[in-house]
Amino acid sequence: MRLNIATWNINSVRLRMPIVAHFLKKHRPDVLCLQETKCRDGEFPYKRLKRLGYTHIAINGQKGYHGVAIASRLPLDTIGKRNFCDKGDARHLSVSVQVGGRAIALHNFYVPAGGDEPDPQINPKFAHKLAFLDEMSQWIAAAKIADNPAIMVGDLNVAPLETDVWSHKQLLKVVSHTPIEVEKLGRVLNSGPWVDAMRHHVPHQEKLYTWWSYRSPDWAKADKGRRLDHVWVSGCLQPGLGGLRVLKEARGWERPSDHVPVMISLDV
DNA sequence: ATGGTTGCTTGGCAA
Repeated sequence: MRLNIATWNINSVRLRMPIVAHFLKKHRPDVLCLQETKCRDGEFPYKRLKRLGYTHIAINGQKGYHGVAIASRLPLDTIGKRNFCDKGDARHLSVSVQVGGRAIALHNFYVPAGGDEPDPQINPKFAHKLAFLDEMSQWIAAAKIADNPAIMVGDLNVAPLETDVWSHKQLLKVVSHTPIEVEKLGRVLNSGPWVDAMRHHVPHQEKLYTWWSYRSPDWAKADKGRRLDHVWVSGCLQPGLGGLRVLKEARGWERPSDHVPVMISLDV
């Protein structure tokens, strides 16, 4: 059985429901993980998603900020919503997906962006980001999450490789690509036998982006992107890794998110 | 060095 999973930072799910529907009709992933839904659970567009065939829905919403959700054509059971850093932010949601008589854990994350100043002493948002990444690695290791069939996706807000940004040198002091963040994300990757599924398909020498700023008048021409969105699978799922698609064209859709969908397929 | 855009809301903050 082949499982297709998509992850997309949607930057307001209500505003962007037309392009979410377009994406689902065209690509039909089995499961769609969303970040930055920016609405309360009661305001989430359940009905539209159910009509599109995504009848199994799990949400961790919040008014105006953050918010993660998982919409699926396959049965889901919610596992949890971890309250990272005791902040009460809706930044994590985990479910168990029933596929081919097997249960696979799926974790959906929205890591704090971290503000502009890459100094935790003077920027509390950056300190929060670093603490969040530390808690991720400690918790994932302690709970041995990657020792069982597991997938983690989301906007991790860190571009770890030199080829994950348009200019390694020019972004060394820009939040998302600073050495401390890259090191801490590396520790999360080492919190278990994880495989970076996107880089499993695309050589490290090759540029790969999932986000282009709104502040660029011609994002496609400038192409100053970053790979902020990630898909990792536990080692036991690696043999099943199939295709990868980063839907760059979605950045050019009407009223786009600044992130594009990332899709992977997996034989389970 | 700075400003550039967008969303949630209607005054700034967050990204």
